[in-house]
Amino acid sequence: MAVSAPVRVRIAPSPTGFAHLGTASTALYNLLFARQHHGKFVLRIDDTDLERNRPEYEALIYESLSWLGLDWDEGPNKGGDYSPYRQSERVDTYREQAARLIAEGKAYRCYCTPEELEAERRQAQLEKRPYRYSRRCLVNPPQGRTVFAVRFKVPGGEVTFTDMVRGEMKFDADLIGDFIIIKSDGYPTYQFASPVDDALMKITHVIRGEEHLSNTPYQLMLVDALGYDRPVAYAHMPLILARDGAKMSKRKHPELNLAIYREQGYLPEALLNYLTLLGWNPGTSQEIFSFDELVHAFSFERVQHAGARFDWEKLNWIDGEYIRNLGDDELARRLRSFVPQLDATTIRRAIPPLRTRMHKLAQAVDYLDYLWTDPAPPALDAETVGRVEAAIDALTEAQWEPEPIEAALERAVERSGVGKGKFYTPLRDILTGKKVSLPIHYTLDLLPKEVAIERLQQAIQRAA
RNA sequence: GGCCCCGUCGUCUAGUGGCCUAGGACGCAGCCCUCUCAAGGCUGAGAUCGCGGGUUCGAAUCCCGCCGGGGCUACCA
Repeated sequence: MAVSAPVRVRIAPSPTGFAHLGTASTALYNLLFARQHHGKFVLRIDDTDLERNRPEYEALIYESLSWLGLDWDEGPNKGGDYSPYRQSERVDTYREQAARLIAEGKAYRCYCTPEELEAERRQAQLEKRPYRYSRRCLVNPPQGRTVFAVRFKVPGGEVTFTDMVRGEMKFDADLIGDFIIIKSDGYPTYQFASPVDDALMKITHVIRGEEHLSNTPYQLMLVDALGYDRPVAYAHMPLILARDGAKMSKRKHPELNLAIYREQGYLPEALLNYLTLLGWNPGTSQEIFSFDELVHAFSFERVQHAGARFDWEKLNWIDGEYIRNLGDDELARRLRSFVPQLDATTIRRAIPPLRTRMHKLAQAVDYLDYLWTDPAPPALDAETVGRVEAAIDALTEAQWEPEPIEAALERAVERSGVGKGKFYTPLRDILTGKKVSLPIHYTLDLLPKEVAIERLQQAIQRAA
């Protein structure tokens, strides 16, 4: 029996903007597959676009993936047997490979200017014929020019490959024109660098977004021309669409930016859970999965073929489920950075009533900010003043814990002759300045006793 | 324009010829619980399976055409 090569997968994000959702999603599927097969997950930085690359964007990629717990085994900042992992540091390799192709007559220098190419394209459009590069520089290159790009001489024919989600794929390469593999600035195009690195880094399975499906024949022809082994298989994952079904854009769709999930207090494991469900389903009714469960359950056969729309509501529900399932200490720990004004004990005491009321951690602020800001005292009528006084009396005697506070308040409510609603609403208003709060006894308990009573008394004085 | 992928409740989806009077989840509505808001429990509305033709005793499921959406077609990745 043939021993198959160890599984090696990779993601290759470009540091040309904030880290985005698609990168997280692709990384997740790659990691799942790698763990499933006890393989390696490689992070390669695709920084061949000199114009748009920024080191800070690269840092953002590391940060976001780390936050999500999508850890890579090899990468620019981690090293590995196939270093370097930054394409900008591998340009010599690409140039050598391109030179080899030229020497073998499989690629050629192209001296056409962008304007000339644009003219060719327009002409083709005018004649309503599909555009393919004219091969002018192959047949009859212009003389006396020095600036050139390198074009791959597309052999044409039929290109077939296996896609783990879509099955056997077939493309007609006669429709593909000679494309550029080395830009005139000496840097490789994505179409070239990607398959070269995949081959050199011994990547066995290429798992990426569906936008790359049509790119696959380009890259396969290159792999063949270079004499490398093809990857065992590809998997093209459905795209994550915006709510309106369109492709997400940076301007219109904040959910594209991974940073906002951290800022708003979504749990990374919940986001991953949601992302997995977006385009895949286990075939059972299970919806909440630990990462290990995902590793066991995931399969490309059950991946959806159509793009899926991003839905905040479902994410919120899943995140709420995760929050509700967190232990007290763990929730308190994660809450800390969202309510830096509060000490650990207060946060800990707020957990029981707070837990079921959040679908993301940042919402803790809405419930707790009355603890560090004094609300404006509301206007009270005479009747209400009487009830607030009764509340103060009851509270002064009470032991400062939620249960005794509740009991004392309930006795006062009974004596007042009105319902809890009528009795508690003004208290809530005075204490928090809001219509919505944690249950009144918790609202009181979280405040130091003197402060709580002080706020109530001041409200009465203000009314007098 | 050409090539490729896709099309089931608002959304994510189950479904591979009869078990489908199309199931689940989120969301939505109502009720219960209840000091507010959640959480939780119960109930409900919601898809003639993009459209039109076939094939078949029988189609969401197979075939053809059309329409719609998306991707690629860059010296972006």
